[in-house]
Formats: sequence, structure tokens, C-alpha cells
Amino acid sequence: MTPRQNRPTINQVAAAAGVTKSSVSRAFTRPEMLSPETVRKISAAAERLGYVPNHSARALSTGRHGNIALIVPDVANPFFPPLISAAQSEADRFDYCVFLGNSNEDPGQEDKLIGRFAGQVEGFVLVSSRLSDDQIVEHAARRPVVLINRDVKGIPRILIDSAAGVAEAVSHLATLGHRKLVYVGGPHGSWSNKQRRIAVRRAAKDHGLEVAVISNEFAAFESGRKITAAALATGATAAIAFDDLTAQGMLAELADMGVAVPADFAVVGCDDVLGAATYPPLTTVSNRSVEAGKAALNLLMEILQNNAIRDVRYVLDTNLVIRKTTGQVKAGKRSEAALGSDANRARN
Amino acid sequence: MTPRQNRPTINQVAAAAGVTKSSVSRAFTRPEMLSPETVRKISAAAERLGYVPNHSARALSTGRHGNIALIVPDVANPFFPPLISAAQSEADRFDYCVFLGNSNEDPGQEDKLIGRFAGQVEGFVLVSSRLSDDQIVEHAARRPVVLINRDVKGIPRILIDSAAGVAEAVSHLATLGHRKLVYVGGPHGSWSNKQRRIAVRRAAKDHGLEVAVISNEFAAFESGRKITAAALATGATAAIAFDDLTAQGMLAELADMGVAVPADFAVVGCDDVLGAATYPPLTTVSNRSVEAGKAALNLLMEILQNNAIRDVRYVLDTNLVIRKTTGQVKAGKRSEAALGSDANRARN
DNA sequence: CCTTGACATGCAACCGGTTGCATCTGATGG
DNA sequence: CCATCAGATGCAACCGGTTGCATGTCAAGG
Repeated sequence: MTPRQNRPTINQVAAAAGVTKSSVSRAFTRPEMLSPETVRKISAAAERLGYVPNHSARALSTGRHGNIALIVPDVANPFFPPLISAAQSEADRFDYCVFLGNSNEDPGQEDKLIGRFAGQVEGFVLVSSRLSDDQIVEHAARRPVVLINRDVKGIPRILIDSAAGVAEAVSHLATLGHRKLVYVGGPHGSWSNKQRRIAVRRAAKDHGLEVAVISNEFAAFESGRKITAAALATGATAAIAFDDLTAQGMLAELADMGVAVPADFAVVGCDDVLGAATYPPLTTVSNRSVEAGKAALNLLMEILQNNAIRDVRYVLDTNLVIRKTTGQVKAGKRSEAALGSDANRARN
Repeated sequence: MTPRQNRPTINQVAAAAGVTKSSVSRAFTRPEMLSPETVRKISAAAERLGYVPNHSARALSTGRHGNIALIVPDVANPFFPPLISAAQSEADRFDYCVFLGNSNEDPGQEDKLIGRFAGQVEGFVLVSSRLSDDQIVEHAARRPVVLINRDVKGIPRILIDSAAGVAEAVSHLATLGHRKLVYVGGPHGSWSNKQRRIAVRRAAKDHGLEVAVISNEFAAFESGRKITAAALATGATAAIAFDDLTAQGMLAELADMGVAVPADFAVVGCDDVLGAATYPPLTTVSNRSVEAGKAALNLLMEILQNNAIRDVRYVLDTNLVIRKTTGQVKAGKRSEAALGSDANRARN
């Protein structure tokens, strides 16, 4: 019933080469233990038969699977694919296979996926995990875990520090004459969101700017559109959005409303996932997701090799990429900042 | 040395429940063979110990891994993530884990990935595979394979028929008064590219339009920009691009060149991956990638269950989504069509 | 020439499940 | 009351590798 393909086994190779299976096994894993001639003989036989070691059998006896799992909240969010791709290329260098999990922003789903993968991976990379700190610690106790954009003490983590870029954005807007900003937030469980919100507040304070905060659970084009009216109602003359998608949605909505960007309202995105592909090209905070993916994988590999978890906290800096959605405030706009702040739904 | 976690094994559960491991095994796989009371006893013991069956051990003895592999040419191309996400959700329903492979448009890499995965998956979904037909047939002989956007006889396949949408686009452009079109191509090995090119040619013939074809190996924003001058030089008044990314690049370049869209030049994309997010919002051919991903997975699951490969060829229709990058040809433009066709680099 | 030890290879147990067959029990029917 | 049989459970082999230890060989050293 089971559609077992008749792939040759180690025994068949052994028979063909006139040795025992121990030698065949060693020819593949520790050839230096064998005489060169034996290795050659075995390789030839293996080649001839088309032998490929059985992954499950090997995993069963060694406990190492040669697999890792990468879990992201939303594959379709353009922030993640380049990261996924980079992580995968790195894994490839180490001959590891990558399971991809899509938690769909749902902690329950994320937890379930981890459970499903747990039996056949050596470690996890959790990107922008939506789990609680406790859950993460618990999982990390079982298997090596590396986090990206999540700051949990004791768990190795790669953090993209958008704070620096966001601060630059605020400073840039201040220089352009803006007096009141609105920060349009992102998902609740997101470490990046919290970090950006705090960075906006702090930098604004340094520059003596007013800040309104609007929360917006789902980061996407459509929700960016929806939130735009509320953003305008705060009386701010510029918005810093949680991410480029949100910003892009705002641009579309602003265009439909006849609000000129950047003349009447400035917009800054975050993560630079759209490049110069928006209209007008979006001023945004740079993105280090490729490096983050690469670094996370290398870190995980190192941990797996040394079998020792170091408390690493690796921070990647960002900076502002100025394009065309920010500009000098119009003369009349500054005074309006004082009005209409009742639409704020500030969170801390 | 091996960091084997001390997860409880079937033997420990057996001991705790006072039965043999056969019964524990059956309690999980064929509970109807056991008395309800025994099942209850075993479940309780398993629960208490936190027992989870070992995936590798199970795979070793049954030959089924509960894994499948999904291979795409470029994770970062926005066409694929929604498909990946959809396939994953479906896999989840069947308790399957998904390996993701990124071939980076390279047949060699794709082949290598398949080899790496082969030992631990029950089947493959190859999306827009860049392998040769022979290679695909060869792999399909070993493991069940389902193709998306690749038409190989005898291999189950899901095809997104953009031909219908493309034909609609040509007809739409003809109605608007265009007399000469240019098709801006995509990757060589791409079935979709071939299909679209043929569809453009055929529909253009039906409507008595002239067609130039420009090839453009890598489908992306930047290459879309680069190809724009050549596209204009053909003397066409409208372009149909292999995909939205290419079209978006063309829009950016046209804007920089001061060519008004759609007044001076019309652009049609393909795959509708950008939604209304370009400026102007892009007229494009609809996309069925989510359905394709879902269908491919269900097909694969069916094949795995029935252990019989049917020669399925499942076609998903598309249609034109008219937005703002196509419009009536300006009076003076029609006559220009006859000129400047020396820049054509037509391929068949 | 015998001892010693390094090196190459074989032996057999083990990893953690699954499964065909044997065994045991108790109920059913003649 | 015994033969029969179905249902529940145990036994042991097997899946395909890895690895600690034993064995065998051969060259160098005393």
C-alpha cells in the first residue's frame, strides 16, 4: 500500500561494494576513517546504484534532521519575502532545508506551527513573532530559537533598529517646518511598532513637535486608506506610517481626496519595501531585512554547531531614505496644527 | 554530543499506561482497534508525559513523511507569496508541513533543491518551473509532482490561462484606437510568457493590429524601466507587459521621460499583483494565484491519498481589469505606428 | 622474532516508531 | 459443556541508517 520507491539502501551499496554497511555509512560521514581505496570503491558503487542516504533514518539515529523552520506572520507582506529568500540562500550553504510557516498574524496558529515542525527541525527562526515572551522562552528551552525583530532577554535575536531612521525622519520633517506629526501604528504584538512609536515620540519631543498616535491593527494598503481621514483630522501636517504598505494606502487615499503630497501633507513610510515604485516615490526608513535573514540563519547555524546558546542581541541600524513625499510645509499649514486633535486615539 | 532532547518515547508512555508499545502506537494511528478504555488510559498517560510521536521514526517505518515541498522561482516576486500562503493554508488542513524552495530562476538550483528535499517529502508542487520537460518527467517518476503554470503532458498541472485576459486586453486596446502594440516579454523558460506572447500575437491578428515583441529576461521593476525606451522606439502606442512589475517599471520610466499615460502611451500589466497601488492605477490581467495554490495542494493530496496519478489539466480563466493606464489614442498617434520598427527584437 | 600499537573494518545494538501474526480472553451457539 | 470465533493485546521483526567496541592486519620498535 505504501508507495515506497525502491531507492537503494545502504545495505545494497554495501553488498555491491563488498563491505558492510558500517563502512558505507562511514564513507559518507567520516571518510577519513577509511582507506582511500575503500572510499573510492564505495563511492563508485553508490554512484552506480544512485544511492542517496535516507533522511529519516539518519535523523532517527543521530537526532539531527538538517532542517530548520522559518515562521513569519504574513508571507504576502512584502517585508518578508526578501528576508525569506536571504535566509534560504544561507541555509542552502549549510545544506539545510527550510520549512516555511505562515502564522497569519495569529499567535495560536504560530504556536501550532511550531508544534508541527518541532519534531523535524533542529531550530527555529521566528520573524516578528506574535507569541508572548513566555511562550517564546518555553519553546526556546526545547529547541534553539533565533528571533528577528523581537527583543526577549536570553534568546538570541536580530533587531532592525528602525528607531534611528525614524528619528531621522522626525528631524527631517522638523527641518521642513512641520509642527505636528501623526504616527500611524501597526499590529499590536509587533516589537517594531512599539519601537517606532516610541522613537517618534522621543524625537518629536527633542524637536519640540506635537505628536498624535493612531492605532491601526492590520498593516496593509487598504487599512492605510481607511485610516487617512482620521490622520488628517488630527491636524498634523505629516504622517509617519508603521510601514510602506500603510503609507502607500494613505498616498492613494490622499490622491483621491485631492490632498497634494507633499505640498499639503507629507508621508513617510517605513521598511523601504516598495523602492521608488510608489507615486510620488516614498520617503521611507531603510530596511535591513536581507541582512537580518542572513544573520539570523548564520547565528542559528553557529548555535547548532557549538551547541551553546549565547545571549546575542545583534542590532542593525537604519537610516532615512528621502524621496518625494516629504517637503517644505506651506505657509498656512503650520497654524492649523493646533486644531482638530480630538480624533486622536493615542496608546502608549 | 548530539543535543537530543529528552522527549518521552512510545516506550515510556507504554510503561506508564501498563501496555506495550504496539498498543500505544495503535492508540494514535488506529484507535478503533483498541478498547475504548485502553485508548483512554493511553491518551491520559501520553498527555501527562507530554508525548509527541517522533516524526522521523514514523516516516522511517511508514514511508510517509507528512511533508511536501513547494518550489518557486523567486519568493520576492509578488506573484508568488499569495500563492505560497494559500498552498500553506491548505497543507495545514491536512496536517502537512511545507518546505519552501527558492530556485532563483535557475534550473540548476531548482534541480538541486528537489534533490535535497526528495528524501523527506511525499510530493512536490513546482510553480513556474524552469526545468526542462524531461527533467520534470524524470522527477515525477520518482515522486508525485503537481505543476503550476507549466504544461507537461502526463503531469498533473494547474494552469492560469492568462491568454483570455490578454486577448481581452488586445481587444480593449483595439477599441481604443491603437494600431500597433508591443509585447514586453518575461523569462525564457516561463510557460506563462510563451502563452502570453502567443495570445497577444493571435488576438492582434484577429483585430488587424501590428505587434512588436521585445524580450526581457528578468521580470522586475528595474528591467521594466530599462526596456521602456526600446518599447517606445518600436512605434507602438501601447505596451502589454509580461507582468505588473515590468509594467510598473515602465510607468516610472515613462513618467521620468515625460510621456503621459495613458494619453501618449498605454500600458497593460499582467497578474494584478499590485492592485490599484500603482500610479496611475494599472490596467492589468487578473490573477488566480491563490486559487492555483489551493488547487495544486488539493490535487497533490488527492494523488497521495489515492496513490494514483491522473493526468489532470486544470485551467483557471482570467480577465482584463481595466483601471487607468489605458485610454483613447490621441489623433496624431495612429500614423506614427508605421515608423521606427527597427528596434524590434522579435522572437518567436 | 615477538610485542605493541595504529589503522581499517566488521559486529551488533540502538534510534522510535509500525505492523503481520500469535496468543489470550470471553461470549456465543450447538 | 465444549468448539468456535471475534475482539483485544502482545511479540518480534522491520524501516535505514549510526556508532561504540571488538577483531584483524601490518609495520615499527625492542
